[in-house]
Amino acid sequence: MCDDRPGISMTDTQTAVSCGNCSVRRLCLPAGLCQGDIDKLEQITRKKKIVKAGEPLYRAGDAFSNLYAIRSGSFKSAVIAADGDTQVTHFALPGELLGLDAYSGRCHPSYAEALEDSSVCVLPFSQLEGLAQQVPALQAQIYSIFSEELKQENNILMLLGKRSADTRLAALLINISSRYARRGYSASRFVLSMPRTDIANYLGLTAETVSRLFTRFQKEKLVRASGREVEILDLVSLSELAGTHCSYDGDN
Amino acid sequence: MCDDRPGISMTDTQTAVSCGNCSVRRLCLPAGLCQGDIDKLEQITRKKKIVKAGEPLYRAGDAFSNLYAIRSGSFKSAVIAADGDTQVTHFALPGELLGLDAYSGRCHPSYAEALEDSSVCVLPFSQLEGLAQQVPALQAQIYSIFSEELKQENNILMLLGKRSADTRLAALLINISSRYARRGYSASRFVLSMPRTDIANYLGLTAETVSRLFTRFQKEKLVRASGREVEILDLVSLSELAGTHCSYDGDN
DNA sequence: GGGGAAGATTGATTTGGATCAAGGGGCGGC
DNA sequence: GCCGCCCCTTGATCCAAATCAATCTTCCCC
Repeated sequence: MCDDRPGISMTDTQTAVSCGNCSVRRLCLPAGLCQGDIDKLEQITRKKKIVKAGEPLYRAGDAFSNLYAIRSGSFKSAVIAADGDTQVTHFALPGELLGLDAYSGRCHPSYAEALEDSSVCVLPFSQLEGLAQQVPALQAQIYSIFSEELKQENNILMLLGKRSADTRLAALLINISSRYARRGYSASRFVLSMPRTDIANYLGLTAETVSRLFTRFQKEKLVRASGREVEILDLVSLSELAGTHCSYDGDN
Repeated sequence: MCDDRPGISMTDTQTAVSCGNCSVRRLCLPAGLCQGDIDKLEQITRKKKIVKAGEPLYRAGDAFSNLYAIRSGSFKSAVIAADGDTQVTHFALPGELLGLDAYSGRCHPSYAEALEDSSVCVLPFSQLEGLAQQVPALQAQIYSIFSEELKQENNILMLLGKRSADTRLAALLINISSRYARRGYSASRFVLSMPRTDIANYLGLTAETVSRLFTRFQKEKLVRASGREVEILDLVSLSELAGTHCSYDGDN
């Protein structure tokens, strides 16, 4: 029952203290590693950090020393322009890594903020780098995560550059749905952990437009939405609208 | 004199056959490597490839086995949606790497096409991977390139999500100008190797809008443009318009 | 449990850039 | 050297989403 509510932490801080029994190990760095390698990885991922809803994990300009693997909760990351304007670039779920864009330049070019009470593993990058040098499978996994991230970004560019407002929102809903599904949650019912303004910002729209789209999608019986709770009623039509076959959703 | 025309190949196929004396080594994989390591890198980058203007370097769906380092010329890369719609995601100049988004999935999710007659180094990724395992500095350089790429993409997201048409074009001009400057060419006069339609597609606009903006920028004495030749007349105002202080241009 | 603030919805109006349409110019191929 | 195609430019009109404005709702804090 509680498993149907992905907006709520799926593991508390007491459980899953090691990679070996972490509930998101299939989606995180350990994916594809043998037990022996996972044990080594575990040596450097001992430190955990709790971040309360609305608090920053890191800020733009902070020195880069760690990557962060999300254990529970969710985050948004965003870049800030010289004029203070902000663009949400990413919503991150358990098993995903934050801070990859900070390696070159040794300082975080974006910030990350918890959307709900969350917990992360702290990965000191210098140690991770050293370990990857000895463990080719980990190396490959790091490349894979970087590469996957680039692929995703390209699909978001398509969304922002070419797609209408309704297609953008449909694509986001399908994307989040499939990411929750991968984590063992319901693909059809979930709680969006971010406010409408963040969704709008991410999609290059305004909160008003997003709100109107939710209303319209409900009239068209595509979804049922009550505040941040969402139920997808017609996955086929919504996917069609999103143009999801090889685009945004990808193989998530 | 010829140096002022970066749209034209800066090295022909006969010269610069090794990383050690390649004119873009400061911008490419060898950056930060000692001579011994560059020699090792050279062993696996022997193969060159010529790509004529308009021809593909690789297509979406092609199996991934190589990265490509641009020696001369330029490329666009783009993703194609299920409905055939295309989004240009990147313009690539000498010293830059193509194909990074193909590692995960082992197949190219985007395609790359030469904008002018171009030449690339073929980097078999399995060999590069093996070498990086032995050479930490190369490893670091690969991370750095991935990370830099992610950072750039975030800035383009800001452009497409939040910026007006004139700001987008100004940002692109400033960005290309600074990239040419890094390569030793004039920052104020250059030849755009891509047609207006590609610029428009990349910026999430139409060719008509881009054309009108060039006209307006000329009236406002920001640039002088004749077809694909561009001269930046007022870098300060253009940068202001682009909002370039920590955003798109970054530290390029 | 009540007050307040932030977030969400809905409506009216405006507008930036798309779309539709019609030339004009440069360059590669023959 | 000329033809034809592609690319670019310019103009007129339209429309999707922004903006402006006014509630309504939720839930957090006291």
